[in-house]
Amino acid sequence: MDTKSLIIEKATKLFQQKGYLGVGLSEILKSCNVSKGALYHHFPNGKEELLIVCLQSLNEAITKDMETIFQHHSSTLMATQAAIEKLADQFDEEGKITGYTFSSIVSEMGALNEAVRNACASPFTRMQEIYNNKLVEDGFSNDMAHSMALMLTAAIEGGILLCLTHKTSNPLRTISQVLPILMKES
Amino acid sequence: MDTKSLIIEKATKLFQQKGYLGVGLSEILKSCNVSKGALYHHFPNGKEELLIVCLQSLNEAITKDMETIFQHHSSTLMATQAAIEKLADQFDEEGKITGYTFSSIVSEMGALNEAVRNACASPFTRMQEIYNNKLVEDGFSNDMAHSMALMLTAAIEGGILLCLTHKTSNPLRTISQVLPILMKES
DNA sequence: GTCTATACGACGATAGAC
DNA sequence: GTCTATCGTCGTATAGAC
Repeated sequence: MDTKSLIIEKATKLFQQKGYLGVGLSEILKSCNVSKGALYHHFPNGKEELLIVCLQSLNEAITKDMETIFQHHSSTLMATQAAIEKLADQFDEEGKITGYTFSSIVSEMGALNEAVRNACASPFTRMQEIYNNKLVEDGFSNDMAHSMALMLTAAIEGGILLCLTHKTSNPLRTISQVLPILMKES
Repeated sequence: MDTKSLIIEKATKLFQQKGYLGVGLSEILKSCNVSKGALYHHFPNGKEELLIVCLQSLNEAITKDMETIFQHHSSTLMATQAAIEKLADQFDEEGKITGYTFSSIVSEMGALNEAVRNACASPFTRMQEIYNNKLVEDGFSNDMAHSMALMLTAAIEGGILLCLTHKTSNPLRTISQVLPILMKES
């Protein structure tokens, strides 16, 4: 793999785990065995440019993964539960969550700028679209699908936060169990 | 007001808005018109001790506020919707959310330590208890109440995240509209 | 109890050799 | 394209005067 891709890959995971401000360039570089010179060659605008590229890369990876999951399950409910289970399992095994989440970055946003905010917004929007389309397939009205897609996005992000806080995957698993109520035909 | 309380008050809001790492001691001090000497007199263990005290203070403030709201509304649904509306209104007026949330701090947690994690966990737990008790009053089973209390906590924290990302209070308001489905008698 | 001055390290970023 | 060496700034924390 080329140096640039390696930096993006390692930096993305570190940003997700520790947040933008929580990771120093030196830590990223060390994890790649690369020097500052190389990093600034590929990302002339430094750390912020790297972050934005990482968010875009994350955007594509998540979209791809979610689309695959949603193609292989017949309903939104089952697909969402599969996605949540994947997150919860990862948390149990690795003690961290790197899939489907930018929370650590977004929540620092008050200290960051507009370009970063936009880079965070787009993956959230795409996830919601995936939920939305599947919910319409399920037979929900457009309005209803829109509202529920947002609710799902919020609940999962919030659930991740609770998992991190309480150091257990239970919150995500409980949310998964509650979903049938939300998606029951009204 | 005494110096110590002033520091706690100002620091709490700054931590909520910009995250722990996003706020420097100098910024806190400047907003209080106080000097480093004073801060280290009241908080000998520095920034981390200050953060933990802020989290505890936030814990009490939020619990008090939520309990009041929940006493003045007849059902969990109405109380929760009132609480969400309060958050959304604040966001429209001030462009920031300082109530009921520690997300900015929690999400940096990968870069922080155990003492901080515990200080974050307790307010989440207390909020869930408030939901839980009211849901049992509403007639839900203990199991159901527990699950739904967690879902509410997660959805609201996630909703706040989405509001910050998209710079609009719509996500929280949409979640509020969806709640009746969740709380419908089954 | 509050102040100023300062120590010391980590940070992001740059310069120039190879 | 990658390296090392270095700069300037800002971070937290401390020392000592008042």
